[in-house]
Amino acid sequence: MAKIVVERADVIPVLAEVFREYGFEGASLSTIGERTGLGKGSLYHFFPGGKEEMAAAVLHDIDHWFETQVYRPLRESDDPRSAVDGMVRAVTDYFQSGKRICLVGAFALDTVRDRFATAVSRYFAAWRAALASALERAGCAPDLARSLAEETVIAIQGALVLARALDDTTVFSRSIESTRARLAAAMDRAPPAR
Amino acid sequence: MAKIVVERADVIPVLAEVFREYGFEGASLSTIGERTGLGKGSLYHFFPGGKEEMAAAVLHDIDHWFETQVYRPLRESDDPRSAVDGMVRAVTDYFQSGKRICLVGAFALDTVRDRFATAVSRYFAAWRAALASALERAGCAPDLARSLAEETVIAIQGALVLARALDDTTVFSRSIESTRARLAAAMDRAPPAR
DNA sequence: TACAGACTTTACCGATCGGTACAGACAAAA
DNA sequence: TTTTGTCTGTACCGATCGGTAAAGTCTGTA
Repeated sequence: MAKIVVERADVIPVLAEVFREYGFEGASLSTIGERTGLGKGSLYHFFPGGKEEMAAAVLHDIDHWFETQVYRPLRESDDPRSAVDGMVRAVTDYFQSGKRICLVGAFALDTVRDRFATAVSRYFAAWRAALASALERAGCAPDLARSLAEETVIAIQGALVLARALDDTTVFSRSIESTRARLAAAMDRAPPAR
Repeated sequence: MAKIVVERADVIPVLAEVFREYGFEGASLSTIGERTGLGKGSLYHFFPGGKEEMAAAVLHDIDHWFETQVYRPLRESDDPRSAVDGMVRAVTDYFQSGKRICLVGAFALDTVRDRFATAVSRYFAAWRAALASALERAGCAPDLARSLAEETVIAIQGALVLARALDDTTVFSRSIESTRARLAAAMDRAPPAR
């Protein structure tokens, strides 16, 4: 096994940024080559399936990040209230208060949704389910927990769209804060014990 | 003046659908040609500026539709409460309960946002302002009206993303209904007279 | 009937697309 | 030193991209 200077894993975050900037179709192999510093030979060595495999790897990477940093804490934390707070912090940080796009959301509105339908669907379904789980464990009724979770994910995605459309990060900040307050209030209203 | 069988105006809705389906970059001239039934020559006769002019025309058309069907009633109706209801109905119908994408929102998440920045920004800013105006005339305090309006636009855009990601129109229906209820409740709570 | 202008058809352009093939560079193992 | 397998640079492929040019068709007007 040769010592590898640039690993496949190192390339994925760069690919993610390129896809975020240009979209799937818009991210040409030459652009990808420039940004990663890798020629076509190397790229096809790491990703024999071409762009499709690159995008799949990026989606898997994103899914993994959210799973460990957001979903799992929401589902398993002993303190669901602080897990919700943690989600708000993680998401604000991840999306850089709206400067950064949600690649999965962008894919959902694009033609490529069909090609990556399961990954896209899985991402949002897992998010919604994990948040609902935390809210329920914090004392919310199951129905309320479900609808609050769905509306929260909707608000985050919508805020990303609007923040970018208006080129105004304060839109995202306001939205995430009012969402946070709304979740906190719902948990305050809920029976304290589990 | 020659009798025109196919007018420029007839082409624009078709262009809108093509852009919605394939995105700006993804909508090739050959696809556009097939769907409109027009050859390149005709397309460039109607839109000398090429794809860019086509997209601009589509955006202008969308803007005009929302201006007359949504924004103006919200701003000028004598009965702001029913104007808000009208908006909910118009939007649900326009987006076909989430089956149809918001082209402007999709553009906002795409590279083309830079090219059509003013049109994209204008669309959302006008929507937010018109809704805030209606809410304020319905008795809401200016600050509340503004934040409610912003959160409503965010919810609609987010619901479109999520509905398409999960391929589930009930997501949109639930979201628009809870948004409608929220707006109605806020106006109920407000002082009745203007 | 003849002309004019609106519209279409067709051929073509250079550029770039995603992808392939393959020879060579390089380092670890023998 | 030789071998082996990983990684890379480069040349190349056919297809398609957006866009241009110009000849040809149609139609209303005079």
